This record gives sequence, structure tokens and C-alpha cells, in this order.
Amino acid sequence: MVSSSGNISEGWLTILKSNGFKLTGPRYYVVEILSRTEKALTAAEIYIQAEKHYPSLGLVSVYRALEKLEQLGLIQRVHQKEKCQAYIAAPAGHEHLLVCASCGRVSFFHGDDLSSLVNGIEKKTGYRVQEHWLQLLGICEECQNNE
Amino acid sequence: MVSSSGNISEGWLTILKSNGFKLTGPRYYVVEILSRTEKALTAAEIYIQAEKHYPSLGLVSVYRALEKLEQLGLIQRVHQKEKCQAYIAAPAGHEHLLVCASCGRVSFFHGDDLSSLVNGIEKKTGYRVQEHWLQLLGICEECQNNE
DNA sequence: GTGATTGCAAAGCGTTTGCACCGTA
DNA sequence: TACGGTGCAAACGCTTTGCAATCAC
Repeated sequence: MVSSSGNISEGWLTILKSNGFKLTGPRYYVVEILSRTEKALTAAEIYIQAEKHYPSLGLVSVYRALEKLEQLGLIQRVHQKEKCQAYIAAPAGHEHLLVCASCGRVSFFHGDDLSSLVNGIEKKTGYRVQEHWLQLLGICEECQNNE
Repeated sequence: MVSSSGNISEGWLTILKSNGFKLTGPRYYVVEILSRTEKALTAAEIYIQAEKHYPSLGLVSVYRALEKLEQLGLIQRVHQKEKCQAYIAAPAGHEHLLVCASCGRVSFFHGDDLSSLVNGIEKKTGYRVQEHWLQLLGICEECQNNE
């Protein structure tokens, strides 16, 4: 089972292996699809795509693969107003999300200098801030051209 | 039905009325609880509290009240890693959230100067940014003292 | 060969809907 | 009085679990 195709997915499959997970068909196709998509996908959406290449696939296996990939930090959820159950490949370092409200595409960027803001908030509120979470919502260049 | 007690909730009840909604027991208690809590609450959590004061309450009415309050912009969801279905009273203007990872308390702050960051991202990515969403996660002063 | 992984079916959970009754305005 | 709102029960959709069969190693 499995012939990897270069790209991110090869690295993911290696990571799965080195963490003691077996390399199976369902996992391969979930990895393959998520490593290529720009749009956050739900379990059901991944299932529909993967099932074309692997007809015996069960939706349950998609859920279980997602669980493992999330544990390994290879994918992450994208929170949106309505739904928060869609996944996208996680970037290498700490990055922020930029979501296109029109086509759903997800990009990443560095939110370089939030530290001064965070320090100010800590002083004002007395909180010890551990984590920050910044997300921009807008329209991507391509969708602007199609308006 | 209903005797309002000052506080935010009075204003909320007025807004409900002026938008053509009837002032009923279930709505009153949902408003009352949400206008006082510092911790984001789910429908079920609100139900448990409200039901003590209004035993005939149905969970369904809590869902329906939340729907209306959200439409009116009086409450908003709080997104967290695990769950995104908890509600808190919405602040007046545009504010950002500060969530205590220990006690779940939610505070707000002004994220004044994100505009330069946002402008930079727009130039770099070609996106037209419509909305930003900043959330800090940390430990509040009180919880730090209890460590 | 062996234990992890799979797919199915069923259970589980949170949320929504249909409907007759009730209560606010 | 009229009609929006309620509570119950049932439907619903998404996710998880139990289990025997299967497959990667």
C-alpha cells in the first residue's frame, strides 16, 4: 500500500511511521488530500474525495486518521463563525490564519510584533498570557478579480 | 412575568421588546444569567442554572432564546480549542477576548493598533481584509494567586 | 504470526423540528 | 383575541464506540 508523491505528504507519512503508526490506505489518502488542499476540509469532505480513490474507505477511518494527525501537530482546525470542524495542514512555526470569506482558501502569515500589545494587556489586566490567536477574514486576490 | 433588576439585563429586555419580541419567562432567565456571567456558558449550562428558578423551562427554549440574542448582537460565541458553543455577553464596541485557561473567565480589551499589521498583510498577500479576530489565552490574576 | 487498523452497525450526543397548547401584548 | 412563544417528543446530523475481520509489519 502507498507510493508517496513527493511534497509535504511524504514527510507526513515518515512522521506517522516514526511514531509507530502503520502506513495504511485510509491514512495515506487522508494525508494526501489534506497536504494538497488550500481550503479547510471537514471529515465528510475528505471522505468524499478519498473514497473516489479508495472505495472501501469508511468515514470512521477518516475521523481516526484526523485524530492522529492532529495529535502529531500535522493538521489543525480552522475556526469560523459557523463551523469549527474543518482541518488544514498546519504550518511549520507559529503562524496566523488568513481566511477567504468567499472561496474558503486559508493562507498563513507571521504576526511579527504582537509582543508589545500582549505585554500591554498583561500589565493592564494582570493576566499572564500564554497563547495568542489571530485570524483575519477577507477576500483573496483571485476572488476580488471575479467580483 | 418578569421584574428586571437593573444591570445590563434591563437594557437587553428593552431591546428584545423594541424588536417585537415578547417578554417571557424563559427569555428573562436566559438574559439574566448571561448578563451576569463572566464565564462563557453553553446552552445546557444555562439551562441547568435557569431551570432552578423556572422549573417548567425546556432546553429548547434556551436554544431559541440564544438564537435571538445572537441575532440582536447581544451575545457572542467564544471559540476555544475544544468547544465553540459557549456564549458570553457581547461588549459594546469591537473588542478582543482574553480567556482564562484555568477558570474560563472571559475578559475584553481593545486591540487598538492592529491596523498597521493588517495593512501590511493586505499589501503582502493581496487580500482585502474585512474582519480580524484576536484572542488571548492565559491565566487571570486570581488564578495565578491560587497556584 | 500478531497486534494495530479497518469497516460496519449501533449507540451517543447536541441541536433542530413538528405540533398542540399556552400566555403576552 | 390573536399569534408569538412554549414544552414535549421525535427527528436529525455528526461523531464515537463495540466488535469481528483484515492487513501492515
